Amino acid sequence: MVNPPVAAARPYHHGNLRQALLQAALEMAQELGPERVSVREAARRLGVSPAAPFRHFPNRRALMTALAEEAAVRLRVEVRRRPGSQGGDPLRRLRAIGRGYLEWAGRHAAHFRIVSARDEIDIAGSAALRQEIRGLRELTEQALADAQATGQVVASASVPALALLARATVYGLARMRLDGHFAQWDIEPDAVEPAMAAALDLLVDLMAGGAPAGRA
Amino acid sequence: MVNPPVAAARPYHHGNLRQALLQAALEMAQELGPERVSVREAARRLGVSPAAPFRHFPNRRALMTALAEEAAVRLRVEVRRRPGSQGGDPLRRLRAIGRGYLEWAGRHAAHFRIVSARDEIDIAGSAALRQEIRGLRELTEQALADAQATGQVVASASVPALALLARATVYGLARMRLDGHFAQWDIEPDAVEPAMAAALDLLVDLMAGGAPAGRA
DNA sequence: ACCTGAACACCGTTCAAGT
DNA sequence: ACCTGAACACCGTTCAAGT
Repeated sequence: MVNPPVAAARPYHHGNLRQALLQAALEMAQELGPERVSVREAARRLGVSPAAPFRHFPNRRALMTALAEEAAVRLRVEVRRRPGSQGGDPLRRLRAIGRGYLEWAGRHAAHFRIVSARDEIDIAGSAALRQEIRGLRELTEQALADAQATGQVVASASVPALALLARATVYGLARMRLDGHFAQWDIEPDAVEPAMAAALDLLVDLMAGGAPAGRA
Repeated sequence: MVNPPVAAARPYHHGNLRQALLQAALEMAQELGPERVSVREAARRLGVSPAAPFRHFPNRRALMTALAEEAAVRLRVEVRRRPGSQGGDPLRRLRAIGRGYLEWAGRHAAHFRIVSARDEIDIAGSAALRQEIRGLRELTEQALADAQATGQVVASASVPALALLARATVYGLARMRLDGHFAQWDIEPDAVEPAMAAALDLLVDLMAGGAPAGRA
């Protein structure tokens, strides 16, 4: 007579449709790319009517933006978790942040594509998303400020200017891979990750004053 | 009895439908963004049947790729035309190439979005497109090689490594603007162009060995 | 050689109605 | 509170048939 003790017995029909939709959308993004995620198809996969998703998201864009917010949180967590990113030698911290970003973007290509798919999501309308972008920026600026204080980075440029350059480089590398540009750079698939890491190291070396700085 | 002397009298119905489709698609991309370009709507605007475009392009993606090829040619022409990009002081050449790229991307946002919309186009399948990307790369590498030869750029890194870093930076800056990231950098709209130029100058300065190099 | 008309299998979104 | 069923106005693409 009692209900079965296990909560969340029935999968979707009711239950957490919102979360199930996010997961189905992520799976479709992984299979077909974010631009091919279809609300109708997600509903179909979950066995609900085509109209059901619109009880949880006002439109397709809102669904994709929610997915991007999840992805951004994971990216930040991944970067923060990376050894060396939280303290210690500022140059090492700088490299750790950049590599953490690049590796995450490579390992979770679907998530990264969603986060940076401005056509599919609503960055301006998502406080959470703006917050994540800003968080990474602050982490970078702190490392640069510390590095300038210890004389490890040239003082001829301001911290915001250096941070913007670093951000553009990392974002540019990640997007080049995403957008399939590396084939035009005579870089074999296996050599892409090392080439990106080398470009990042080169930037840090240049910021440190030219010659290769000691790497931890 | 003779045909009217002016060629291309009738606008589209027959005539150059292919070219007309490209133009209509570009206009739609400017109005709504590349992802909202619709083959059907383009046909409608030109007064032809929904099936007509498929005589000229095998599918929507091929239309968008053809548009991207046009855009890439214009980008290269613009960069080559830029004063200082063709010879003379190598560092000045480097800056001219980068600025030419960034300014074109800003001034022709729709075209740039199409060129870099990997979801919409087929880079791998377009020799023309790959060719344009490569052309800009070679221009950059030549400038860097010359700069190393005259001792204006540090010798501690290889030309391809330096070129990749430069490319990632410029592409990253252009995409950050496109993807609406600058709002998270506390940069007012009016200050975006100068900030991008400053980031580029900073990179060149760092490549030149740290201190601000003399700028022509 | 180029285009039309009609069709097919999809979309996102709305809305009255059901539980 | 959450979901269904049916509808609306769209898509890209195919294909026989027309000129």
